[in-house]
Amino acid sequence: MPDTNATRTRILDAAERLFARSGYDAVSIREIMREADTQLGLMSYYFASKEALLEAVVARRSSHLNDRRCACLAIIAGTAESSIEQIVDVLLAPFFELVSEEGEAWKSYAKLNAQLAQSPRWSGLIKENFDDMTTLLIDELERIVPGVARADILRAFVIAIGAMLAVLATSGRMRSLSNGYVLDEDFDAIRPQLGEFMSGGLRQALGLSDRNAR
Amino acid sequence: MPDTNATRTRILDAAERLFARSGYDAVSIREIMREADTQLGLMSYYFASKEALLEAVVARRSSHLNDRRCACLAIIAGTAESSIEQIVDVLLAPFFELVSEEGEAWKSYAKLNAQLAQSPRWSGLIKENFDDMTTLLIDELERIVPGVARADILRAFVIAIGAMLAVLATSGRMRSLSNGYVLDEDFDAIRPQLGEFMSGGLRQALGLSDRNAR
DNA sequence: GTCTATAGGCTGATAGAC
DNA sequence: GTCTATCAGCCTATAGAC
Repeated sequence: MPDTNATRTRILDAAERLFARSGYDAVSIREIMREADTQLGLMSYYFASKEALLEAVVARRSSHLNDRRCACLAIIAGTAESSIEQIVDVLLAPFFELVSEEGEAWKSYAKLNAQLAQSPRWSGLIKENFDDMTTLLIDELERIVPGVARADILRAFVIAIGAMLAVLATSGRMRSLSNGYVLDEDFDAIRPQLGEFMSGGLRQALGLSDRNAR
Repeated sequence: MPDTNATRTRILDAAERLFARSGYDAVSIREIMREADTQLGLMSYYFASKEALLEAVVARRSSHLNDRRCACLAIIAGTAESSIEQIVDVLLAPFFELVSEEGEAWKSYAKLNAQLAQSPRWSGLIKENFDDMTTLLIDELERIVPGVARADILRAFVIAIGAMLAVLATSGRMRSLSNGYVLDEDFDAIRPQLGEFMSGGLRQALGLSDRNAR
């Protein structure tokens, strides 16, 4: 039973929301505590520092997401039915389910991770929380695409993750380019295209020109 | 003859380098002026504010890059030889040429843009500098992929740009996942995979399953 | 666990000498 | 154009009352 403490949870929620919206450096502890409706000093009581607060925000949800993804992977891993589409879906399905179930919080969490994953400054934090899961997926991809160099598989998969994170970042670029008609936050419309894009991109980057190739 | 003033240019170079490395908010004007080997007060003399300095950094190179991309697009636009691969190459070729010609500065510039393009906070700045060029590319893509809804083309293309920007961000994720063997900065190795990924992703996201389809 | 007060330092921006 | 000095405000983090 994590986070039985209501104040601590409110601080984590507020930090997640504000870090996602404006970025780690642009948000002050004061703003976070105001959003959490608490006193400034309580940040140090629950978390040692602003950076430790960020780490707690990321860690809070990563294990749950990784558990769901591992469960998805376990169904296909090592079987003859495994495919590029299904490996992509191990990344996408659990996340989009959580967005439908619990809504805005997971959107903020994803948006924050998209920012952190882009900068070498936080690569240690991202590594700790996601590299185990990602390595399992790359292993499975390597299994079903024999004969392709590990380095090429790794590069292609990191590009695929980058495409996913670019969507989760909801930058406003779609809105801008469409004069307001296409919304970056409309995950229901974007998700199928993202899945197709990641699968098609991986297949071609790995030199599997036939759509029906595993 | 832009930037005949040496000090102004040094400030722009320093800001570009530091903003790219650490992010806009994490860099102080003092650090930039120290890196530029000048005095603090000169920032206000040449640029009105820190934000205006950022805008100047982006604008300095965007017109040159857009000119090169427009020249590439002009060769194929409206012709029967136009293809998804070539449209992707309009994005990639000019940039990677500039990296080979002038090296680190364009890498920093790209890394900075990758950060700015991810946040709604800077969507106005990105729009001003890149939306005209991007719209031309989407128009050409729409021409060679008839029957696909504009909104779907736009979404797919923004995802493709996201994949490109994720590479240009050089997050360190490849290095981390490979225990140091695959380097995010090794553009020579990544570029062909990125091109294949973007083309294959676009083709599948747009529902063109046949590789030889235009 | 909660709240107030404050330390010590850095921030963006400006005024004015040269 | 360059440089120094400085303002007013905000920052993270902590100490200590309750």
